Amino acid sequence: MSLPHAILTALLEKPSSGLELTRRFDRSIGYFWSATHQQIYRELGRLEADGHIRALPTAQPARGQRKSYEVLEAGRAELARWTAASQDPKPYRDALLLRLRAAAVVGGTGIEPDLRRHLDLHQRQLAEYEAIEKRDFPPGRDTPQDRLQHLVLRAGIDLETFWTQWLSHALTEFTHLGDLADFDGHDDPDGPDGPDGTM
Amino acid sequence: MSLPHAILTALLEKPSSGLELTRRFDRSIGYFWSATHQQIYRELGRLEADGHIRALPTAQPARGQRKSYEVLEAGRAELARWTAASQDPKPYRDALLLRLRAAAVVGGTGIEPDLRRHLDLHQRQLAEYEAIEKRDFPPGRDTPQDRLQHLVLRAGIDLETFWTQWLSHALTEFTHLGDLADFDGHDDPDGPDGPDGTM
DNA sequence: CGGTTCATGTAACTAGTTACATGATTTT
DNA sequence: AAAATCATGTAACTAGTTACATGAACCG
Repeated sequence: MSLPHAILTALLEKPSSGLELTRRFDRSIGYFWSATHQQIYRELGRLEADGHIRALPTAQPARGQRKSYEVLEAGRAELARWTAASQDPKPYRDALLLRLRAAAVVGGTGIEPDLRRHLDLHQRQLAEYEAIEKRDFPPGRDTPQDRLQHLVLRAGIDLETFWTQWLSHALTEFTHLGDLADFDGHDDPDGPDGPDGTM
Repeated sequence: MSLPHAILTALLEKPSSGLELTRRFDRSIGYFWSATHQQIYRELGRLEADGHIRALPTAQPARGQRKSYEVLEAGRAELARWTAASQDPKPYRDALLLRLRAAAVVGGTGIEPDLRRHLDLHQRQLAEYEAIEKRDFPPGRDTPQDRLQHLVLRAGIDLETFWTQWLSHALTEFTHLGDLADFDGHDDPDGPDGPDGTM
């Protein structure tokens, strides 16, 4: 149940309408908790029904009219509770690693273009994060809020750095593999009871 | 749609029953595509209906009787197709980073114990991966299959390394923050229109 | 023979995704 | 005034999670 809390955080930082939230999710919060506008509108409805947020009274609510929300005290309390509560990390899922493992079994040169594409995407994301760091976190400012937000951004930067490095390494491995003959994974020299191991 | 392909990969490596698959997901494939036994049984049913796998004829199918599956040619073809097909990375979601950002807004010392707990979990996972590397990938063996599987394992190791380092860094930040007075995020000295920035 | 574990499954629910609908505003 | 785009929303679907059910085997 993280989406409502992501929205509460965003609204505390700045009261917004559904569309503004959607845009902010695209370029800020969404970097580590993405959401589509459909999810956001649905969740705004629930948060309002629960008394965690309310529409700012200034704008009248009509279809096609923008409606801004602010967080109520109950919403802030709920967010603080959730932030401090212990949570297990959710099970990890990564399709690209899975595909690579599948490639080891059915033969793998086909992924190479997609590895290249992913490398490019991660490089762009890394560049974006670094630009944000340069712009929003100059050496001077040093409030606790700044420190925490910077910490989060550092996680993003380090993660993207990891992926670009790993993907580069994977691609060089692939060019080496290209040299080796008989790489289609079909004729298993070990037979069906080969070294399955654990990983 | 990755789960069926994760199962096909596992079954190609070694034909298994539902429970065996569940166990293997717990300690191998599940490291990067986790699944519960309920998901696995449901998916085995679908894969069989689609003609991608079949139950080994040896064991009779009765409730409480173990039933092993093997991959049919159609299943292998589907897996090869999926492996080579281009796929967009799925939107990233990380509750811990979100909570840290929330902590910057509502006040944050409450997360610290959970950061410690996560650090411990990641350290254990890292140790497990390193043990697997030592056991399954000694310097000698060097088939393309080995290379690919090792590459996947390296991703796991490097990811866990990143998390342990980042969490350690985050925790030292927190002890520094403890020194600073008035860290509850409630009294925003910038007012509601402070430096929202982009991140 | 009564309780625990093994093995397979069902049912209900929750979160996220995809496709589409509709009124308001702005542009040509 | 027609077309495009803005802003909010609905509906249907898919994947993943949680809770529970049931027969078989095994253990004291």
